[in-house]
This record gives sequence, C-alpha cells and structure tokens, in this order.
Amino acid sequence: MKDKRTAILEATLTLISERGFHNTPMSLIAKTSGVSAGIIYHYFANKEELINELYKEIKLEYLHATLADYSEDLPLKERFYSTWNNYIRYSLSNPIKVLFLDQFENSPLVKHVEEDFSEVIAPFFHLFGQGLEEGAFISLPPLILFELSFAPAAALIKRHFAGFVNMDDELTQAVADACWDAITI
Amino acid sequence: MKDKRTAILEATLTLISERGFHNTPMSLIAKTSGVSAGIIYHYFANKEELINELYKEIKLEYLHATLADYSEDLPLKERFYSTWNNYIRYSLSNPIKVLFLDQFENSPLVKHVEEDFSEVIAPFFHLFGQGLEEGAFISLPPLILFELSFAPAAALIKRHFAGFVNMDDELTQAVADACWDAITI
Amino acid sequence: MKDKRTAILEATLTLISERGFHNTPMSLIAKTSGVSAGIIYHYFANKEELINELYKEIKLEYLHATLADYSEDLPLKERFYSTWNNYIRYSLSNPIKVLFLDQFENSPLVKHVEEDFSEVIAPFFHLFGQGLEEGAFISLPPLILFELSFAPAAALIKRHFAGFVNMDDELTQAVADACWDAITI
Amino acid sequence: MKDKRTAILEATLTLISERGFHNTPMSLIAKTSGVSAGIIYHYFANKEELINELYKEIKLEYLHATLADYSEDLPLKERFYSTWNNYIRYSLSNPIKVLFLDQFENSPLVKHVEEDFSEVIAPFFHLFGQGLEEGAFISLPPLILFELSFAPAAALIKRHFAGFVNMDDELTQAVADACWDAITI
DNA sequence: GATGAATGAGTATTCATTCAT
DNA sequence: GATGAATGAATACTCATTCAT
Repeated sequence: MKDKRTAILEATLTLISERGFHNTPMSLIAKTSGVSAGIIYHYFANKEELINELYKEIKLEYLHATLADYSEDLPLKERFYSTWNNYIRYSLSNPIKVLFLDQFENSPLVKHVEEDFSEVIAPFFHLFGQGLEEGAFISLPPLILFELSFAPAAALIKRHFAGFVNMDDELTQAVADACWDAITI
Repeated sequence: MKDKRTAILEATLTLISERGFHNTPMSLIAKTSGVSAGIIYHYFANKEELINELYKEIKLEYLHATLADYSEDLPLKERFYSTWNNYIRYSLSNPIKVLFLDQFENSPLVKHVEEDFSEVIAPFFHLFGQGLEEGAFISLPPLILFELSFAPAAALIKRHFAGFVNMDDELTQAVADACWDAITI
Repeated sequence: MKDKRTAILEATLTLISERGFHNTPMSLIAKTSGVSAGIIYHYFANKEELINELYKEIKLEYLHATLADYSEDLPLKERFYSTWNNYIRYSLSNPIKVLFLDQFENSPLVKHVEEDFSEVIAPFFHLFGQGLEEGAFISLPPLILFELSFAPAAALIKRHFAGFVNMDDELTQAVADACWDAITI
Repeated sequence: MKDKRTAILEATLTLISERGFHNTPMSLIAKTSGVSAGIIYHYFANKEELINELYKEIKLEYLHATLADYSEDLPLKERFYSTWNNYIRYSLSNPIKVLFLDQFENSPLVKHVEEDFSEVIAPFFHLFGQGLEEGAFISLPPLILFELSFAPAAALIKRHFAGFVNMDDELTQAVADACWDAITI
C-alpha cells in the first residue's frame, strides 16, 4: 500500500522539521505514522535513504509549485514575477517543508543527493538565459542572476517565520520589484 | 589556562563543520583537542553550552570582521561597499566558520540568542536607516534592505564553496553593484 | 515473554542485595540475567523504575507470606502468633529479600509508596484494632502496637543474619511470647 | 587545623543524610565545607574512610548520649528508663544523624567497621546481665533483651520522622512501659 | 507484508583521585 | 598545608537495524 509509505514520509517530515534529524529516532517515526518499526525497512533501505527520499519529493514539489505557471509564451517580466510570487506563496503555506529543506541543505554529512533536478530547474535557466540574450538582464551568469533574485526571497521567508517581518502582499510586491531591478539593466 | 578552552573550541568548530553536530561525540572533541573528556565539563556545562559558546564567538568575530571598517564619516556608498566586500572576504577565508554558522542557524531546537548581537549589528541598521533618511534607498524596512543586499552574498558564498561559481574580485564587484542597485532608487 | 522480565528482576534483586543500589550497574544486571542491556529499557523505563518495581513485588510477597494464614475466625492470640511466626519464617528463608528491603527502606531519595500497600496491610490493623476493642491490648495506637510486636522480630532477623543470634524455633517462640506480653494488658 | 576536618565531617553528614552515599560526590563535600577537593585527602585516605570515620564518631556520640546517665548505683528500673528516654531524646533532636546511621547500617558493601564499640556498649550488657542475675528479666540472652526493649524505640523514631506518629512525652512513657513489661517477668 | 522484541555499539556525563603549583 | 585543574574509567540510557513469528 502506498498509504503506509506516505504515512512514514509525512511523519518523518513533521518530526524532523520540529526536532531535527538526529533527534528523530526511527521508533518515533514508526509510532507517529502508526506503523511498526520493522516495516519502515521494507519501504526504505535505511534512515538515510528515507530522508533522502523525503528530500527529493519535497524539493521536486517545491520546484514544481514555484514553476507551475512558467510558460515561454508569457512576457519575460511576467514570467519572473509569477515565479517569484509562487516561490513566496508556496513557502508561506508550507513552513514545515521549508524548515526541512533548510535543515537538510545546510547539514554536512548528508551526502547531497545530487539527484538530477536539472530538468526541473531548466525553466529558471531558460528565463535568465533569455533575459541575457535579449539584453534585458545585467551581464552575469544565470546562477548569479538567480541568487540575486531569489536569495532575498528565501532569506525573508525565514525572517517571516521568525516573526521579524510580515510578508504580506504589499511587501512581497515591493521586494519582487527590487529584485527585478537588481538584475535588469 | 585559556589555552585548553581555546583548543576545545577550535576542535569543536572543525569537527562540527565537517561532521555535523550530532556526529561529533564529546570523546572525539577531547581527542582532537588533546585534552581529557572530563575537562571539557570544567570549561563548559555541557555539549549544548559548548556549541552555543562557539556560536557566539564565531558570530561576533564574523560581525566584527564585516563591520571592521564601518565609519559614520565615510560616504554612504563607500560604507556599503566596504561592508559588503568585507563580508565576502571574511567568508571566503573562513569556510569552516561559514559552514558552522549555516548549520547552526538552520537547525531546529537551537534557540537563537539574536538579542545578544543587537549592539554589534547596530551599524547595519544605522547604514540602512541613514540611507532611508537621505532618500537614497527605496522605502522599505532596514531588515528588508539588509536581506536584499546581503542574502545574495551569503547564497553565492555557498555556491562558491560548492564549486558552482568562482567569487573572484571581478564577480564580487559586479554582484555588489547589483545589490546596491537593488536598494537604491 | 514474562520470562525475560522476571530474569531481570531476579538478577537485580541478587545483585543489589549483595552490592548495593549504586554499585550495581545496568550492564551487570543485563549480563547476569542473560539479556542485552537495551532490552531492560523495554520492560522498565529506567533504573529507578526497575528498582521500585522490584521493591513493590517483594514487599507484597513478604506481606502476603506474613499474613497468609490470617483469618478473622481464629482467636486473637492464634492470629498474632501465626503472623509473627510467618514473618520470622519468611525472613529466615529469604535473606536476600530482607537485605534488599532494608536497604531500600533506609535509603534517602527513594520516595516510599506506602499507600499502595494499605489494602494488604489492613489485617495488621484489624488485628490490633480488634484487640483494642476487646480490651486485650494496652491502649496505644495500632501502629505502636505493631512496632512493639514486630520491630524486635525485624531487629533479631538482622542479628541472626549477622551471626550474633540463632533464631531457632525455641528462641522464636520465647521472643514471640515476650512481644505478646508487651502489648497485652 | 581541626576546624577543617570538622567542617568536612559535618558537610558529609548533612549531604549524605539528605542525598545518600553515592549521590554525594567529594566535590560537593568540598564545596559545602568550604575547602578544596584535594585537602580532603589530607585528612582522610579516601571517601570510604571519610564515611567510616564519620560513622564511628556519630555512633560513639549516640551511644554516649544514650548511656550518659548510666550509673550502677541507680536502681535497675531507673537505669532502664533513663537509658530508654535518652535514646529517644537524642534521636528526636538529631534526625540527620539517625538517618545517616540507618542508611549506613543497612547498606551492604560498607564493610562494617567492626570498630570496637564493645567497651562503650558494656553498660547495656551490664544492665541486662544484672537484671537476669536478679531474676527480674525473662530468661533470654542480653542481646535479645536489648532488641526487645530498643528495637521498638528505633522503629518508632523512624515512624515519627515519617510523620506517622508523634513521639511526645506521654507516648514515649507508655511505650517505655510496654518495653519494660516485655522483658520483665 | 507486518510486527515489535531484541541487540549492542555508541554517547553524554560524572566523579574519585592525583599532582603540579 | 592548600588549591583546583586534570584525568579517564565507569555508567545510564539511546537507537538504527534485524529477525523470528
């Protein structure tokens, strides 16, 4: 049953984002997801794989949500804003997943699942590449343009969750504008 | 002797940044710093306090290094650039400390003691506050301006360590320019 | 299996009565009872609970053994003597349990859960209460009568184990007589 | 200075009676008595000897206090009552020492300092021996007579400290009478 | 597929004792 | 005499993983 696998992943997500990797024993995952300790090892080779699997699924979901409206038919600016807004919106409504991703991506050891997200993130590079070709963006590598526009978004989401700012629509719009300004000529 | 305390902190820093919080047993810290396991508890109440202490020291060092040249006598723009460049330079020459800070600040449970730093980070707020007063910066709260200018720097440092970009002087300068553009009118 | 739990309790009893509470590491309990160290925590929350559990079981067994023949139908004096003799007999044949109980009840920290036994010790109070009603016993609270009759028994059991007296049937009888004299008018 | 030795012994007594042997580290004894950890080993060979020494001193003090008024010139009965009352009085005013003695004498391991108390306790045997010779006491060994008369006292002191009885003068007198009855013909 | 009892290596922390100063 | 930093063996407890049922 897919049900059990999903229950395990969901329990793992919640527990890890609240308690951290190493403070989340398999036994607690079992208890929280309502399955036996042994059966986890039927679905996942070990704890590491369980967490990597969870990471992949969440990372993909998050990328898909962010790029959901991406269409090469839309004007460059519109594409940028929809992507940027989706990123903020998804993050705001999925605090637990954001916490998990942050924790995962900043931990050493976790051998970074160099899972091929390249296909999924292609639209980002398409967006920045096209902007560069059209001479709309400042002349810097796409990855730099990406961080110039999205790093502030990610940072402010953390500040929002920490209670230091309130990312309402107005503020979101203003920051998006500033990011757009940062990368356009 | 302060020597022993320092040796413990240094060993802890290296080990944790390489192996992570929970994969760094006290016994290994003892062995690496050349002291007995017991003496660590003479200098620190427990593992948590040892790590919090380490965090505070590194965070302060990093803030001081970044704001080393800050002077209210300098022109606004010059202050921004020197701070920005210091941030990059310090980060590039202290990869281990950056890893440690990232890991620490993204782990759950750890209750961040941000208040302790309010005095040290005051220049940041002075910088953005003054820019706002002078009408040089876009009208957004200082914390937002801070993230617009520094979040890309932090993100690109990670990319640099991961081998995806090379933050040489030229690139650093170009990104600093873009960040300045992002927050100025 | 109850088997394992029992083996743990038995090993704990023997070890503690011989070596004392704090000189009996969990690892030794595990080895002696032929189980792994971890499994003890499957049956008992921690060392303290293991020992409290052991105390409760032994205390109950000892009370039941002492009061085994108690019957409201028997004459007062007969009830007293059978109880008194049972107490001596049980103690003599269970030196290890006596040592454990003495040690436990004289250690600080351990919060005694006397309430749990109120139902089991009721016959004692019934015995002394009835004797008082009938005017057979001196006019003192039942608890005082209890100690007047049983404290010498307990003390002499210790002396017996220490080799200073030999509680044979004759002596037992003589002391029982003296205790009976102490509380009767 | 005797001062320091005394301070160590007093701290040890208080701490052990409140926390137990094994929950009383040498470092805490040092801190409580206001001396350094090292100096304790100048006065006592090790922890065991410190505790044994403490036991001896308290035991002697308690025996002397109990037998303070003993005089072969007094009538038998008067000697018995004064001893019995002294025992109760001393115990009531020295709860900490009573706790310590009980704990010590009921712990295994503690190799019972077979310190020669025989000289000090001689009056007890003199008392019971003379009573036997005079035909006043029931024909049982002195040690048995001792326990018949003093074991209830000791047991009731514990009950008193536990809050179950109140050993006021009246009750003390009544119990003493009962003990006297127990051993007299 | 599913359970959960069982394992045992691993971990943070304590503490009696020593010894350079 | 006196200090208290230093040692390191010892200990309670945890937890990923296995496996008989």
